[in-house]
Amino acid sequence: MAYTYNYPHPAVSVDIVIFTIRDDALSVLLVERGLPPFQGEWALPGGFIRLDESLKHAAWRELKEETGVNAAYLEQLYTFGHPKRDPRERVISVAYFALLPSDKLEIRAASDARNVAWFDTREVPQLAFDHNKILRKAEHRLAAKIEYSTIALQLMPDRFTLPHLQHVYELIRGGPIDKRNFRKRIRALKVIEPTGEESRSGARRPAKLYRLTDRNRVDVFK
Amino acid sequence: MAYTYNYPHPAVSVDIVIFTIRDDALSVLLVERGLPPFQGEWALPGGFIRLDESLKHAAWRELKEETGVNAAYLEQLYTFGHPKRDPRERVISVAYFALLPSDKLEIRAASDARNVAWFDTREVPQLAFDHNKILRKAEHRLAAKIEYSTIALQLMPDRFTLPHLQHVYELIRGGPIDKRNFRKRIRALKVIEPTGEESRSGARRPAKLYRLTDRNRVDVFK
DNA sequence: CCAAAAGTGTTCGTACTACACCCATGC
DNA sequence: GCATGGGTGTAGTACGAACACTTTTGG
Repeated sequence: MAYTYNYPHPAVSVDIVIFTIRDDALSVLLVERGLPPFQGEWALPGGFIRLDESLKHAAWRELKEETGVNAAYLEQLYTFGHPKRDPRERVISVAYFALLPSDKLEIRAASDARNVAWFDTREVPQLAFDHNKILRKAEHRLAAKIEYSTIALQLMPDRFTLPHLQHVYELIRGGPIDKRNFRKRIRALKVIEPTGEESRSGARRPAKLYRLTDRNRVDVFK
Repeated sequence: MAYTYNYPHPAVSVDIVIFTIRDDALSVLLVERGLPPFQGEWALPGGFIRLDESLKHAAWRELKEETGVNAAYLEQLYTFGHPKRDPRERVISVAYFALLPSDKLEIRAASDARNVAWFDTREVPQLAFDHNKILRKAEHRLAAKIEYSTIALQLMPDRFTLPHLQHVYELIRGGPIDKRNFRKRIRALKVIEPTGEESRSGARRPAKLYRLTDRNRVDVFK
């Protein structure tokens, strides 16, 4: 089947940077390409949009295809359109970034034969297309937004401890945070509440467990 | 001439929200549509991308076509892709926003027979497509960014006074600012310098003139 | 009782807010 | 000399940064 237009059209794809916290590292989901171009190289999950779906819908679809997850934080990142970014034809990529809670990610990738894997963001190899550039932009956006929003809480499992949350902040910011200042700041946000339970793990004092007061709420301040 | 693809492609356009300060108002450049759809209605300047140019290049091209200007602040705003936003076919619009210094805008629109006009942002009529939505997003971006960057200086002419600059800030924020606090803050940015001249205009004390230390520099803080 | 991590307050400096009067000009 | 807008400093407050010890647990 062929589609014909009076003037040239680019292809439009959606690529997603899916972050989660895994094994003590901020991680991103990558897929190994099974076909040229860049066959055998790792790339961000993505695909071409359908003409009857919104961009966000396309992003959700890709997210679900790769992870099985249908609840996550999702926001448009940037649109990449360098004429030569895809060697086949002109492809404009609308990039999204998603945050997945770390307890929702075992469900991943019954999809197909391709390799799908989480990579520590500090150990990402060279990627297909301009995907390293997209990933860099997503990391910057995340690092910036963690400073003036409650976005980082979208990476947390249903119940978590404050030391765990602090660790997530430290991973994203790339540096240590003072414990007392951190706890003061988080408490002032009034977006988490104690569950009354404790996390008992090994030879040390148990930490109190918290949950989000509203799982889907993301506040932006300033 | 026809262009044929194996799977359907959307059209991709670039629309620009061009802001300037004019007649005591934050203003946006609009063009009257000469052809359907939305014939006779006002719209943001824009057009379809060429397959051999980058998105930013397309934005520059549109900017120059409408204003004759080739130096301005230009940044990607957001990509709008609702399937029904254009009644003709699927059109995905990559929106940019631009800031034009108020002394560079007499050069505008020798372009063609269409009407082109600056509108006070508070008096914008109903626009074609989803352009009111795009405009709203651009206004929000500008209002947000003025708080944590030196972006507003991109709207200033080569030489300007501090009361003038304050007025621009007040227009964008939509509220009054304390004069002494404002001046203190601007001075702390260290991005303007006195020219030594004065602006002599009418029956009052002349104001000192300033210029940007670096016309093209935009700082983002925090 | 020891190791290891959880938990908890106060002080200091900085940045933002509020606020009122004199100055230079044209008419 | 008066009307109009230009120009200047200080005091109070709120927010983020630095910083050390006690508590609880398992082994």
